[in-house]
Amino acid sequence: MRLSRLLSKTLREDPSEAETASHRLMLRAGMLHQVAAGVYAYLPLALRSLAKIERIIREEMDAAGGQEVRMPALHPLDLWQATGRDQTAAAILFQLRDRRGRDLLLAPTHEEVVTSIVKANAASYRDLPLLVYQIQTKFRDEPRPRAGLLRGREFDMKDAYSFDADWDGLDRSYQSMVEAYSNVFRRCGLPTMAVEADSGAIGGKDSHEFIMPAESGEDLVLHCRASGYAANVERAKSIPPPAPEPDPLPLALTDTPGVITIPDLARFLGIPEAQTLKAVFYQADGQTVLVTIRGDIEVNEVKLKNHLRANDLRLAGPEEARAAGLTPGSTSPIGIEGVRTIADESIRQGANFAAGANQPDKHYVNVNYPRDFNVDEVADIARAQAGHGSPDGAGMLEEVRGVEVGHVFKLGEFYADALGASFIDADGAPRSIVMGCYGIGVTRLLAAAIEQNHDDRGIVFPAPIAPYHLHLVSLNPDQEQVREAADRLYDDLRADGLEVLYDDRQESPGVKFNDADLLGLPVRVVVSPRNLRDGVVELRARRGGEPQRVPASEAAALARAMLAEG
RNA sequence: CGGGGUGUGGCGCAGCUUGGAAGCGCGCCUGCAUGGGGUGCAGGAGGUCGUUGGUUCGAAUCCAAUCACCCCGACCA
Repeated sequence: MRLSRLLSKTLREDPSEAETASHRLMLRAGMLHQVAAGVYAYLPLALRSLAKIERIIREEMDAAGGQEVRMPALHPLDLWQATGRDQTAAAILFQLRDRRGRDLLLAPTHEEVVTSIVKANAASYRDLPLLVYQIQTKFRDEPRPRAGLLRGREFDMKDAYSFDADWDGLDRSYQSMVEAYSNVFRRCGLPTMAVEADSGAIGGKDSHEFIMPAESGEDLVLHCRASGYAANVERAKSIPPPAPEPDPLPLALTDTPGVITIPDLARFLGIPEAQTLKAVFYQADGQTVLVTIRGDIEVNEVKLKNHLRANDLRLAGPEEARAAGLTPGSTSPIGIEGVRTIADESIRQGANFAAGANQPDKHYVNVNYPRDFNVDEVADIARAQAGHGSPDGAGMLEEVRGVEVGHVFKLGEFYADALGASFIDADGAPRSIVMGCYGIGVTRLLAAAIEQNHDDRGIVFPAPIAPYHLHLVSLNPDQEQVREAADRLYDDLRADGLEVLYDDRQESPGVKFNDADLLGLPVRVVVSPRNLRDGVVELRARRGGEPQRVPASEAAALARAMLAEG
């Protein structure tokens, strides 16, 4: 492609609406055109990268036995009513109505449709297992689209669905997809980590996310180098540092004027925060819940929500707490009745804690569980954090930020049951199909790749997903011998099967070099009067390193060697 | 949904407080020079100032409503 003919132009200045690196660079490089909030046109350079990502995905899905289909984006609402997701997913559904008044939606995902397809085609255990996938546009009315392609309202996803006769089969399908995903990300040149993930309300038993480390990522992962344990913070277990364990002393009430926060309390009493207990109140589906946890640990609201099996969980306000008979600033479960009480497992260890006295300006000291109070339930509801021990005891946890580029789940029988997708087993009895689902955010992956691979000059594409292999630059193209040599090299490189973006514009060297750095193709090839005089062309890797000067006839071979290095 | 911010040529912005002929930089077009890291000089084209309504002799500027976009939070299979 000749740059002089390319649809898009580069921008010298950062667009004001973009803050995230990938968003900013994709706009500057002319890969994207924003049409509405979270809605983008993919311009030629972006589309070429996406096509390469999709190709790798297809090859790995096919290798894993997948069969590609294409399902509609437009769904009748009643299909979603069958699973109740018209309600549970209502917040993100784009809904519309046709001319006859029939309710439709733009699909955010395809479990219902794919299950109905399999229901119509798989009647016997002989038809299973099946792995069906598609690459298709999804629509989600996100509360807040952001960061360009990282969180859009219309985006491309590869979604795959496995259908097995039993849970052992699902385990095999799931494992096969985990391996396929690892292959996809490795082949794209994009290191990711598979981490344990929260599986959500209907998620079944196992779930993993594939996280690409990047500063701008929305996800937080707890990772142990020693054991390899890795989990999303929503799910991560941990061993907090132990609290002091002195001999138990008698419970005592003490004045703590003006002391409300845990840091204040610890300072006032001269004890570590790990020797305090804090109380947090939540509204769970309208019910007030009192949560007790060690003072130096935060509540993990996802764990709490799962434990409570609550649909809606939020912090209760001071008024709601008082209405339930609690004393904000000095609450504890000691002597509390009539409120559901949950405690984190951290209260089991340690002794002589300080805790609220349920009256203003007073706290208890030397609180010991279960001697001095009891709770309805004790569960793991702690937020793991850096510095905690790995749950396998192998070492310390670190926190890693990243972008979720893939997610796999064992769904189980939920959709099959809701939609009546059963099969006849070898004994002639009807059984529910056991299902898994597996997603890769294709457009998000492109953005994440740029988040992970850029410098202050621009994008640094991994070779496998770069829009073109080579960025051919001619300097002083108004000199006939330069133009002719560059044209010839352009033809020769392409004839050799290389993908070349040819900057044939009448621009100054600085402009051309800066654009080459911005676009970030893996190898830059320079044809200039100076090089011609020496009978060479110059190749340089975008990732860095010294330029290499070789005769034009050797350029293709050298380029291939450089591309192979990434 | 709560909080904050921004809408002025293709892009980035000033002008608005205190109403009185729409500006700057980049990009774009023409010409000349230049030619290894956003080159220089000269000339030129391009704007319903988001929209609607109001105040006023007069509105980019003041008032109201509304729409859009961005950021933080909530939310997020």
